[in-house]
Amino acid sequence: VADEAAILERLRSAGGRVTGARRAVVAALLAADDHVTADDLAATVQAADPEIHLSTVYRTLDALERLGVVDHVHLGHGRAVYHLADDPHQHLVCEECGVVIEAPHDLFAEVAERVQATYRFRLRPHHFAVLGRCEDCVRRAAE
Amino acid sequence: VADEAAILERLRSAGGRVTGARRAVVAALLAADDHVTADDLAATVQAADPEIHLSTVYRTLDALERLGVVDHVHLGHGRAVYHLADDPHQHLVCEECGVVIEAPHDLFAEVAERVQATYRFRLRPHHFAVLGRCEDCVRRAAE
DNA sequence: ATCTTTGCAAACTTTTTGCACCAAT
DNA sequence: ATTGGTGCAAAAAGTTTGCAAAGAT
Repeated sequence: VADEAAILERLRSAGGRVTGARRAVVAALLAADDHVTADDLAATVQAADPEIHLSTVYRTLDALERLGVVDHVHLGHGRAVYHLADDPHQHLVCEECGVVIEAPHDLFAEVAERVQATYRFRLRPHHFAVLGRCEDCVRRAAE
Repeated sequence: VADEAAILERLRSAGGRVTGARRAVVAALLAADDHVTADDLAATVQAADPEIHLSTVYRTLDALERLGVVDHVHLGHGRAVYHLADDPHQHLVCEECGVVIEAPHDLFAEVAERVQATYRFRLRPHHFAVLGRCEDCVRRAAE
């Protein structure tokens, strides 16, 4: 799904309209590395067209999310980041410095099974980042 | 630490003052079962004294947290819950219906070790709840 | 022509903060 | 007398929404 034309077509065939704003958001999303906030995307699209409003970015992301094209993950207090849905992965976020480490999506497969068996609860750890401390911050705190 | 007088004494010996508002918040905290929001606590204390302001509840919880008496956990979008620090545990929260399941604090010990070895990242999963779906909601979705 | 999307401003939710007044030690 | 706490109202931060105008099909 990592192709602008295909994504736009998908919007269209779901009864949606393909507008300049949506084109710009999709392009920005494909160009960006992972972990972009709605604000980041707005800044990118506004560099070309300052008329495009932040709320339009949110609404476009919302539409793309309903189509299964993107996912969003909450990294901690407040800020959420968006990424293409075709590459599921985990996010480890340092509570101290905010650095984001990507890990394979099956990192929690083992615990997930255990939790399923014990608590009859299906873990879906990808929608919220897993918090902790990176090595640097652990070391800094130890001094 | 699960004793009102002891907690108040701890506030005092840290140079703090013991006020009516603080007494009320501590009492409400001890009386409540787990998973109370600041709002819940405010409602409880305001039943006795409507003058006590929500911001005072927040500031009191903040003071207690700095003393290590309480912890707060983010259950999902926005809402945080407070509980006494002497009983650390994990929270499994259903994204669908919001139900909260408590699990032992060492539930993630195994993954934590693996993550530490592989990513040099120290997991601290207790400050944010782990999200997923409870059995009922999984079943309901499957229909 | 129709139905969707847009810009804007305003609402929203939860928590924090500046300030002048008040109270515990 | 100090220092710290309080009520209030207002500010945050991030996201959503109501509306009338503009646009895609």
